[in-house]
Amino acid sequence: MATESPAGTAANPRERYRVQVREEVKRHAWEQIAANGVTALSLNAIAKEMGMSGPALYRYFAGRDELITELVRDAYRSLADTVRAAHGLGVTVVGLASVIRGWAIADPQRYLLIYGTPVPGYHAPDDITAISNEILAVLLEVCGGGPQDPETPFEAFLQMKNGWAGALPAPSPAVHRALSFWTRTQGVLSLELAGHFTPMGIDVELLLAEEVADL
Amino acid sequence: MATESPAGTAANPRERYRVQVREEVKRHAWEQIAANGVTALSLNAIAKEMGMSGPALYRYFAGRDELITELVRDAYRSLADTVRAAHGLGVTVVGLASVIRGWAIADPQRYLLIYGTPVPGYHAPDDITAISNEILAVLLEVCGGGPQDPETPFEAFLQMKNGWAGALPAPSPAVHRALSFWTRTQGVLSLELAGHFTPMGIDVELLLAEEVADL
DNA sequence: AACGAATGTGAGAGGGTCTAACTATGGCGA
DNA sequence: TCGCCATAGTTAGACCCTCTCACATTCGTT
Repeated sequence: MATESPAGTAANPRERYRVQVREEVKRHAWEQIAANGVTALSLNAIAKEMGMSGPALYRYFAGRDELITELVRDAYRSLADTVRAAHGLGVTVVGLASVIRGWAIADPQRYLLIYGTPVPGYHAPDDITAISNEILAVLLEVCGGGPQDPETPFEAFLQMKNGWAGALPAPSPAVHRALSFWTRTQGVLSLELAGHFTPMGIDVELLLAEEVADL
Repeated sequence: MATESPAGTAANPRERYRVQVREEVKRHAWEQIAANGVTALSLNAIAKEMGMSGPALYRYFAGRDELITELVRDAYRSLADTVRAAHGLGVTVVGLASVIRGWAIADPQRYLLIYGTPVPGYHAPDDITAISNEILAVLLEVCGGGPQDPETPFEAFLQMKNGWAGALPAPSPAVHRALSFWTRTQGVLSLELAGHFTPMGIDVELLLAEEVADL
């Protein structure tokens, strides 16, 4: 534990090797997760796959939890980038929902690592919640426009608590639409990825599209 | 492994003791799950809490997975009963959503055991999917009434695949409403229970009510 | 060339699942 | 009432896991 490089890439060949190994560890970790879920993630197994013996990995990650936190961070980062890119291309709400679904389906366990069952005590570090807010901000932009004043009890509630901690800086109807977009997308995806639609053979893309179309 | 009692309670005092122990194991299991999530569930720890040593529990459950399956079954059963009871009291969609939310909040990990992150390979036994369908059936009744003919592309899709395996026996608009109800409720709840709303301090009850109000 | 930090090692503590062989207990039929 | 034997419980142990510690090695830097 020494010269943590300040920001970008490091000059130190030591440090360079370090990030390379960390990256390879994460690759193996994602493979394990994709195959068998987070619970099956094993530092030991990764070490053996990489040809080193057990405790060596603890030079690179303080423990299993830190590795997982890192993976969560990367997953959020990936989703935020995906969402932002789609927004940059001027996509509609329906299009955005489809993009998010595509991202989720590409690696269900990656999605579930973020939005699946959380460990009761766990609190994500601040920089991760920041990425989450970044995603919400894009949603707010996509759902922007429309009326300024609250039109439903929930929007009145949002208006009322405006200025409080955690309040989103946007007109309450837009916030409402963004939240609805988010919850509806999550609802469809979490059920689809958990396989609850499989026996009914539903066209999930179509269902999702209609769920968010009128937002 | 002998006289599996045919249906109801058993006369065998042996068998009676057996179900009593199984029940106590499950109580401890739920406590552990509520406290630390499924991953922390440990047969060993339960055995020690019950004053017996490790492998004794394997007389009662073939393994950790069978215990979990049993817990999943009980959770589904509990939710199905709750939903059916609410329906029996003639509740509206908004009321039903509230009841489901109450059930989920009462024990978040119980909800997440059903609708949270699934293990990739896992397939629930048939009797469990049957309970799931039971819940869906109540939803279909609550969402019944209204038009008979499809009014959207998704409803046309549902109509088209009517008669196929897994098709719900109801007019497509009702099926659509039931599915929307289900996905929207899931969306709000999965985000709430994962703590994604906490930093914003949202009135989730109100949000959920408005999400399902127009179904 | 040699110092010293970073890296990798094996041993081992402590936890988990689960199997196998052995002992003790208590319900049931004779 | 007595004894059989299925059932319940035990310990030992194989094999995972996470993670710590003391030690050996490597390699960039001075």
